[in-house]
Amino acid sequence: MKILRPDMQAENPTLTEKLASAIADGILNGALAPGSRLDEISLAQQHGVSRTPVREALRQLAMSGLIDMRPRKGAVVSKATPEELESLFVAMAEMEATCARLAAMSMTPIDRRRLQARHEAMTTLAAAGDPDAYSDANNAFHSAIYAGAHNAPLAEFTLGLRRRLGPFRRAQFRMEGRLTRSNQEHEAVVRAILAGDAVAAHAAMIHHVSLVEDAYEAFSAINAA
Amino acid sequence: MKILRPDMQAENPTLTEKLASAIADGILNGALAPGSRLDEISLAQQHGVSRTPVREALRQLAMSGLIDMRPRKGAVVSKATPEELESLFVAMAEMEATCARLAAMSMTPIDRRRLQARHEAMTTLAAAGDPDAYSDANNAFHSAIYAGAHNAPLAEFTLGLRRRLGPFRRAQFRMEGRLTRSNQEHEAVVRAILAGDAVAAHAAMIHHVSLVEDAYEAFSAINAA
DNA sequence: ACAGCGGAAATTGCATACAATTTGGCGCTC
DNA sequence: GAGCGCCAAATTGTATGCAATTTCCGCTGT
Repeated sequence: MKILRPDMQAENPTLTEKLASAIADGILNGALAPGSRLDEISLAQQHGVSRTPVREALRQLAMSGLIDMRPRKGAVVSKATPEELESLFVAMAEMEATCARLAAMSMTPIDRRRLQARHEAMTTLAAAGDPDAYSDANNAFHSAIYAGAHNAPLAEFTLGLRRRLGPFRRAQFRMEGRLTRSNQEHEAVVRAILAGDAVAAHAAMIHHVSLVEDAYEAFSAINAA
Repeated sequence: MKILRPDMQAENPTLTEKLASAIADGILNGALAPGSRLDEISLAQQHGVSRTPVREALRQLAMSGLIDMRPRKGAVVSKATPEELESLFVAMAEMEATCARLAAMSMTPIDRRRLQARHEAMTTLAAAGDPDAYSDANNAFHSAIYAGAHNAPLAEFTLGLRRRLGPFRRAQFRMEGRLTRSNQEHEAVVRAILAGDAVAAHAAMIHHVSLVEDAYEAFSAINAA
């Protein structure tokens, strides 16, 4: 998974960047739980390097929001309070909607055709009821919309939000009926984008992503019980 | 000016963070022109420190988008191509509009009252025709709207975009008539937010910020001639 | 004159060493 | 027994040194 700004993980990655990717992966995988302390020496020993590249990697991750650093207090995996999580979900909904809005206005005919093809493939997956395959296709679907906005800063930020929320969304498609429900919502989004209807695309996407949040809340409530 | 993520520039700044602020200031002031090479040794000597904190500061700034780093090739001040600049202006318009939308929905009565007071004060400044005072008040006005969205991630990102575009917007209020024009647009934004009309707030803000871009283009065209 | 080609200088990447600050525990006092 | 201060260990912050890569300059050959 792409973790860093595109221009920073070229084909010739430095130790710092490989470390940043590795640590980010650990966080997104759940191997490093939110709140975990990120000890520089331990990380350095684990990866067989010195503290210098570890520190630089941590600094990058801190700016991306994945970890929190406080001077002389060390770094910890960002632990979102329920309020912060709520903010992140709202932010993501707004950003997804904004991207959908721009996509409706600026997608090329080819972009639109591809989006439609992607959506149709997902309809099949939803009917087959394969959560993992659907989840992967879902990521690609949303990424296609970010790209269709033709605006690098917005796409990058939105993708970052999606990544940060990944750990909290992982299991949503295992909820009963969520798959076909999600697919129906996508239908509305795709229709609006293909029609070039910016307002409808915005509204449909906000609706869709807000329901993702609801699904998360319902899911975590069940798991807590 | 606040440059870093809030939790990273505590009251006990490390050298790295002071450097990041200093370098960022230099860029935003224009002391470091876009495209300038940021030599680690020179920066270290200038600030009387070693290369280590310089490198860490550069990494932070790279993630913020203010500079570009390529492995083993060093860092340069981000030079936005005209296309990238256009993307940034569009992104900023969308983000400002999104914040305005959320502000219309979630500002408290106190927030609204303060926003109105700010706007009325700016009307006076516009009438007086003081570009510098108006520019400062304008920053505060927009920041108040970000804050009113009550969403830290969005507010932070929007502020970041505003900062990155600062160098290109600095002189806009010296354009003939831009001051009162800006104030009129603010009027529409404020009215929509106070009325809690999310759609109108979004539209009014997009309109306002898009005109800022137009003003910049007109201004730079004049200066190029 | 110009393209291609060493090779030295400059610059970045990483490791190690040291300084400064925080943290945890120990004994002491009340 | 609870709270407070103090010292030691752990951890972060910064400096310095060395290795690796890039850059730039002069050279050669056609």
